[in-house]
Amino acid sequence: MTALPLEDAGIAPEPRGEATRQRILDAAVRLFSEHGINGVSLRTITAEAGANSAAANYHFGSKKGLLDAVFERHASGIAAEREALLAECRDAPGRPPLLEQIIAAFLEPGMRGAHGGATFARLRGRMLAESSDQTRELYALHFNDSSSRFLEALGQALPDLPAHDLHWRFHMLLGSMVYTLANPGRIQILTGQACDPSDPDAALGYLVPMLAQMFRGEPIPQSVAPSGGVYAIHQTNR
Amino acid sequence: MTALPLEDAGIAPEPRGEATRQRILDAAVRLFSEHGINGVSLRTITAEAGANSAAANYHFGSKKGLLDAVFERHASGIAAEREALLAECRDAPGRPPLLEQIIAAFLEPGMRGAHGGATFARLRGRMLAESSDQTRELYALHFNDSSSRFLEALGQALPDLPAHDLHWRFHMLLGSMVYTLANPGRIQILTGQACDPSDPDAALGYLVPMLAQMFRGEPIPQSVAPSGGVYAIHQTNR
DNA sequence: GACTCAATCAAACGTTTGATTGAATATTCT
DNA sequence: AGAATATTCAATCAAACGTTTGATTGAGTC
Repeated sequence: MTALPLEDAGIAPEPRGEATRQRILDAAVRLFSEHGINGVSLRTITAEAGANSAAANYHFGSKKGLLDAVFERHASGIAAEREALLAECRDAPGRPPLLEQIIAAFLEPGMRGAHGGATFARLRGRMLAESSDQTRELYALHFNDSSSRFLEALGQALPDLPAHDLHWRFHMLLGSMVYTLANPGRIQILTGQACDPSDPDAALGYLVPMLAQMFRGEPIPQSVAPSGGVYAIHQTNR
Repeated sequence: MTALPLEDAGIAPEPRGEATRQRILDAAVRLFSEHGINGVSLRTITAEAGANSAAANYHFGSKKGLLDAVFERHASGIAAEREALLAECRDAPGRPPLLEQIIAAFLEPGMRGAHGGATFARLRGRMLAESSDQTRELYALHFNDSSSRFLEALGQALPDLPAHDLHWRFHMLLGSMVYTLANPGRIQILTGQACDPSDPDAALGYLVPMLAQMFRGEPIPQSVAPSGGVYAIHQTNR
């Protein structure tokens, strides 16, 4: 993606209120990600943005509208870049595409610098955990299509894996990603700053190969599932 | 109001106010887990518990105190059962203990019926994502010790795995668990109800063997980590 | 019967919330 | 220039928030 500076024709001379609009969006994504959506008020956001307290309602209609705009602003770019990278995977010379490439194509756009970076990443993690009606709708609207396409691509790369199994492994991929994004802190506490999930490069360097290993693992026998704790020693008095 | 059926049938060891205290705790864990901590008011909780609006403050001092009590109520039991199961793993005849047993000992107490069940599980997931000061403190207070001991046990079961690598895999274990607990819904949307993370037996049946496979994977070469996206075909220009 | 005391209650506290208003100001178009 | 429009502003709204209050209850103690 190259940002070509072409505005000579005067097509989009940028409306006046666009500046404060952007400042509000910037403040909102940062404060939302730090304190949660219910944890921060419009007054705090507009104050942080150096705008009047009515500005948020003027530009976005409501607090819900502000969150919609914040999400739309970055999520669309992430989804688009994901799809582009997946397409490159498919057209790559090496066929079939490496599992690592598919996984990286899914993870990188949301974890590296562009598209809101670590700030928006943490907000996404927070929203997935909060799981209100609005957040679910936003996720479905912006990410369902690309996620489904990746699920399909992973299935083609692993034709011997049953659908159930594939879905659960994708579930673990999502969990690892979200936890990494949402929670810069817990693993450092346990390990004494040993590994740092808030560093996108380090996180991707481990997540991608580990998840690839996990996907390549042999199918899980279905019979393991039933109740009673097969692996647990307790409860089954031998 | 009609006369209450006064059934003073001998043994009634609990104080008078204990009943409403428990009802408030029950309502709190449920509503907190459904709407988030900032998403529900003390008035809603006390109303749901059939108590006066001042009852929560009377019994727990503040909203923060109520969350402390809710967390303490179930978390201590989970941590204790985890430790007990881990001890059983160590004393088991088969040495060294199976990787699956250790992982199951960590996951089961928090996912199966006791200790608040799915309700408290979702609340824990929410709190990990929200990551306020209070939630971090509660997690550290109740879970740091047991988590560290499991990290140690996993390290002994996998002596060839570098510490960094082990920490990252444990990070993925936590992420998969939290995501499973906190998010009953996302994977069903993508897969059309195919797999159901809210069913503890099904979840454990897949999570335990998959995570064991992941832990057994060969160490990740360190050189993969540095910036630039080795697997991605498309370089993100900064 | 007088007293204690944990528990409950209705009511109100002061503050903050998201949202709205109408006048003032800045910018664009004619 | 002036009319039209877009934006900012201080002020205000009703509602909801967490918390506190003073009075009241009812079972136990002396």
